[in-house]
Amino acid sequence: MIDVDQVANLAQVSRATVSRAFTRPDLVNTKTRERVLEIANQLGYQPNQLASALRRGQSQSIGLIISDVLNPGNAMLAKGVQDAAAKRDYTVFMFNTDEDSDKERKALESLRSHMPQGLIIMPTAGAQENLGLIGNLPVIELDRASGLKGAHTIMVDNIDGSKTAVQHLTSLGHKRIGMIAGSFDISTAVERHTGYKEALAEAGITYRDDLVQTGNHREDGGRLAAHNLLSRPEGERPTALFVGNNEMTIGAIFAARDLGLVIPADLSIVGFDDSRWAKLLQPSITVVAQPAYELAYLACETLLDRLERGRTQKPIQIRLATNFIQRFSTAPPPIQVLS
Amino acid sequence: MIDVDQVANLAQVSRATVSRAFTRPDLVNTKTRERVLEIANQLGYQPNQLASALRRGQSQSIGLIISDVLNPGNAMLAKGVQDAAAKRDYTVFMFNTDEDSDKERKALESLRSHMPQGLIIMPTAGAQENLGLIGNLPVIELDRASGLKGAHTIMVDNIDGSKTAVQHLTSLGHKRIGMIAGSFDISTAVERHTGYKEALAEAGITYRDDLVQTGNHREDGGRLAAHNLLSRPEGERPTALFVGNNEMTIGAIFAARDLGLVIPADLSIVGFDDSRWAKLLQPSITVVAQPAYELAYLACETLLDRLERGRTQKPIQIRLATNFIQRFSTAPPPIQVLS
DNA sequence: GTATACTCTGCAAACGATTGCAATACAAAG
DNA sequence: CTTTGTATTGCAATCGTTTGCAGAGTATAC
Repeated sequence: MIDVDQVANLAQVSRATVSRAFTRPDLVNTKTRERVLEIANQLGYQPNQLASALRRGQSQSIGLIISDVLNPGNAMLAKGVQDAAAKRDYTVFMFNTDEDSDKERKALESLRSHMPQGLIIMPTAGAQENLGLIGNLPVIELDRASGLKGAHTIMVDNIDGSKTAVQHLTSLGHKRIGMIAGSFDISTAVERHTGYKEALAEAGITYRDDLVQTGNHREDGGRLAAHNLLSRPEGERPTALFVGNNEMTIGAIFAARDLGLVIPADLSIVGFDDSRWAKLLQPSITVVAQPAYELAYLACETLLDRLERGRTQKPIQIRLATNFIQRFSTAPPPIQVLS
Repeated sequence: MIDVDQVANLAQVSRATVSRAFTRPDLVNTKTRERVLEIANQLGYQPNQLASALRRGQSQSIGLIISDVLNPGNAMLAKGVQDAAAKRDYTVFMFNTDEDSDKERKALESLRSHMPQGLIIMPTAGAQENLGLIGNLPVIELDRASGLKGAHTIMVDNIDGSKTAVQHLTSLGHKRIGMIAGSFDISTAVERHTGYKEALAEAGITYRDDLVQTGNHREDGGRLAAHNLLSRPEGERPTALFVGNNEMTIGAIFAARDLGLVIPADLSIVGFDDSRWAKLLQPSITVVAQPAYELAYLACETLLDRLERGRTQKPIQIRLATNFIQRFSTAPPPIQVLS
């Protein structure tokens, strides 16, 4: 690989001048600068980021830790961060935790040694501890909160989103509305559950613990939870289901099919997170959509601003609104034979 | 951040010894080594990858360039590569090209300055040129071939996969089988088209150019192409469609719905690439599934082996078999009223 | 002509690790 | 006692940049 000295020699200047031609162009005479850049270009010279980062203490890279790229919502987050980073010439180190705290810790260790300038993380349940590892690196928590005091967070308004979803169900006349929630050590799961409770309260429906199941955020968890709720006798079975994330919604749909329930005639379903299949299914699924790309893009921009313009005083805490999309998986509850 | 010298001081040894305790443990006395590691651990010392990489000329990282993480197939590739890399303590720099040669070039430039030790790439149409930029970095082409002579490639057997798919259709009795192919400057598109032609030939069906449309690999392209093929009069319209990738398959399904065609009664569809929604749709879609995760995992392992065990002589060229999954989107052609 | 300011450039010391070479200590062999 | 070998450690150069400081050159003001 070709280095500063080679350019310097050919351009008949010192390597300092070459370096400055790139990093502080205003400090070098126009003619010299042009000559240097011309030659650098001919030679295909590009400053070595490693050396540069080492010397300046800035690596021009950030870390991104998400749960699982295979989840389309997460993939969207990844894309948003990457696009925002690329636009400002930052590189992204991406890691997946699969919701496993251990993997998260390893990712953080691995990341640390690469000296990123900041971190965007979708924290696992164990993040409070793990985040201690990385010292005082600027961090933005994306999509959920680890619970660390003073953390910077960029999330959606989960409570409001859930509330809207459940209000939609109550306004259709549903009384027995089940919820499949995520694990309660994740902030979003708690918030979405709160929204659910609030909407019920507003509609004058008594909250029933037995209509809430927690799942593992994956398809199998959703399916199992839905089976539990839906296999009750007809008069006891929920007539609507609010599901806390996209993967579990798939599980719930499979469960409904297993039990021969027709959506939306026998069962209404609202999911959290929009996705490809939600639009494509027949009936298409009513969902609370999250502006995932915008969320991630914004998170990255915010982080980079903070890096470049200096630390902010107060913690940044942004909430973006969700978007309720009504499709065809919801309808009034089936007419009940009075018992 | 804490460095070698601090550890060295506390451990009463030179920094060389500390370094060796980590990198060449056999060269340092057991007692000293233990003391050093103990202290390093207490201090939370971790060698600075940047400095280490600069000195040794090995960054312990690789590049990954894919088309678009939002495509679940690509996300799977990303996961496979990342998992394999993580297992061997390599870090991955990931970039998306969105099939845009310019973005690919930028990604390569950006990557180059980070001195990765190798690259796994899903090449765009302009890759032949772009790859010139990165000198003689070990590269593995994933999923498709750029066409560079002597390149290392790890792909699926597209011809065979397509052939099986189309044979399935011919054996059901279809005679007018349309294909929505990808852009022919991408190797996979060409190969899948070849498989299609071969299967037709074997079945004694004359290949007709007008039954083949090329799309842009995205949903809208697939929809448009399918519209063109399906809006012909009934006796002229293909009774089956073979679609070259997952996104375009979605488009084709929408087009069929637009035109009021019932799958599989009026139209059989086989797609390339399995996906969430293919399983979930009713009817579920018959597909040629690719072992994307395995493909990517293997690519990464192969690359790392090559890095560690030295360059190989011959180009590596691996083909993995596809997996034909018959579901419910295919059936015999509708009975035609003779004209 | 001298003082002052300003522009441009180069020297050389960092950044934090790794590693060839040499030095030391000690044991074994002659 | 000398020689040879082995195990362990330290010195100092090195990777490719960046940057504080100082020097050289030129212009402007007095």
